[in-house]
Amino acid sequence: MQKVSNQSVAELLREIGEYLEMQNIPFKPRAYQKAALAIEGLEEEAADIYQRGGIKALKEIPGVGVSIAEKIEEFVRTGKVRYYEDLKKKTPVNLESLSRVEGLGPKSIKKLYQKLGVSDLAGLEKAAKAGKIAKLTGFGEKSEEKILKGIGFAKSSGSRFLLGYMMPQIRAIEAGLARVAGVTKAIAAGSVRRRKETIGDVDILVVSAKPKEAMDYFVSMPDVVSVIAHGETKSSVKLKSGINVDLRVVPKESYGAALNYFTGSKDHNVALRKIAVAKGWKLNEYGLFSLKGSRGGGGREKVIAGATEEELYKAFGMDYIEPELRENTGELEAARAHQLPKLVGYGDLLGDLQTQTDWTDGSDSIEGLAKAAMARGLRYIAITDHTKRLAMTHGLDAVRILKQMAEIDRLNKKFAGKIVILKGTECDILKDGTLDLPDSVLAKLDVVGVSVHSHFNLPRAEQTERLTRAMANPHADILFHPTGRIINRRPPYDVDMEAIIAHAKKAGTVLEIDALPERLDLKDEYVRKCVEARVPMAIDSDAHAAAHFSLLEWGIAQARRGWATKSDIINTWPLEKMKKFLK
DNA sequence: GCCGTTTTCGGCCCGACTGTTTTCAGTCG
Repeated sequence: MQKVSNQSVAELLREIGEYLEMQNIPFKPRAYQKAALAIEGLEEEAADIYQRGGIKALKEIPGVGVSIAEKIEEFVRTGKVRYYEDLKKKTPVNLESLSRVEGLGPKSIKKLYQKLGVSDLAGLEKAAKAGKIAKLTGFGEKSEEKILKGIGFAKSSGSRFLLGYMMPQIRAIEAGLARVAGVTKAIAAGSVRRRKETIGDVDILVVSAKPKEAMDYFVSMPDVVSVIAHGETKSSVKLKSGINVDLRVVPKESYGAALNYFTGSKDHNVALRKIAVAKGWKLNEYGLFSLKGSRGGGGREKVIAGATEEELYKAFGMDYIEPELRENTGELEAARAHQLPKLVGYGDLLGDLQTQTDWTDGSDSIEGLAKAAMARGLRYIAITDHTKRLAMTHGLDAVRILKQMAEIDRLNKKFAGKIVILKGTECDILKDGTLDLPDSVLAKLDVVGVSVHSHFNLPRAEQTERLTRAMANPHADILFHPTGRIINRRPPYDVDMEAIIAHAKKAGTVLEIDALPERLDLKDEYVRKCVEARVPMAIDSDAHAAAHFSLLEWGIAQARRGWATKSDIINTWPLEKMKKFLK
């Protein structure tokens, strides 16, 4: 039995949903999409849940009922789902790649297949370049142009994986290796350790007294689909998810140097090596060496450091540099001057200021979210459901949000002393920069988040003006996912972020770091600009289910990559201080 | 296909925008 990852289960359900949409079947597509979203956010592997408790346990997942649970069962047991295969036979196309093209939905994909035989990106590009698409009824010059543009974007961004969603698999590999006899250390280095938002591959280092056993375990892991290399110190495999993973066994005395070398970034390493050379030293993956006396092949190299990263940086007269900072953007100089920031820690959040419940498009109740937040050690959360403009989510209008506020009052009494639930909103910013709820309602809320979900294509000046107008609302506390990008799927809307940051400072509006792995919005470079401009930020999970609080980790990682400290992040502050700061 | 303060059947998925049309289909959030 091959173990299936949550990502592959989610992808399967999502594709089933899209196939059903091709056939104009109502409601079901949405049910499959919701289930896919829930599976993606799980901490535990769905395959493990099934092994542990069968269909019954799978049904506990919100959005998963008998029918979907049975399909997951079939997928886990056989690696295939009959229902899906039958759907795919009718329209045998590469849905995953085609639907990454912006503006292409299931209906268009079906039409392009039936009329032009398009089944993948290459075929789509050929048809578009030949001008065949524009001639189809329902399409035209502009759609063809848009498709070509979309192909370009899908191509340029499709090959990297989202860290937050890959990490459970990576950690499972680390844990598996750590259990192999002789292994004393197992850690993923590279962009994974630097917590980049996307990763191209995974580099894992192992210290072991029995390297062969670690290698043998590694190449026979259940997710491995092909073994690219299988040697004594290095092996390389491709996993079912499509990602390549390398494993290197390094000697104990070189562990620090190897970890440093394979963590990178390349720019950081090059700069560090240059400093070493200037001192008459040599730095490589085996250690930091003094070359004095060895010139001309005479004397021996003397080891200066190598077993730990701490001693390595210390040898350079530097403070330890956190992996998230290693991009050669000033961290080496700061480390030497002992002026590195004390980064916000992975356990520092006291609250979460963006969560959605089953009042709109979330899958858990307010109470369910509050309990999950408590279990995570959070002291406060804001409930920020969508507003009516986002009709698809059944967004709240003034009447329903007042009802919700009463419900929150009731729950706050129930949970007194344990957690505080703040009344909030993710209020839509309309085209002209006004908000989707009246000021009289906004005034009653503790946390007013505002965000853009429409008109992504406004010209830069107009979009910037729209956002600044929204932020200037006397009740607007936080600008949620400020640039609107979806990694690998949609570029940010065209907006002058320098101006937005400057305006945030002036208007006293907080900018959000949305922790969803596909958003991570603000990105690191803007986080750093906020830190420099002293514009406070909030790290929010954007949770749509109780399990999503675990995603906060990726928002914290992003903040750290942007050099943020606790004082930069308002939801590391105690509740009273945080509330006082909001408008 | 899921779910339950409208509760085991029947409601949910609405509205704006775009590009194609001249009244509408498809996409997106």
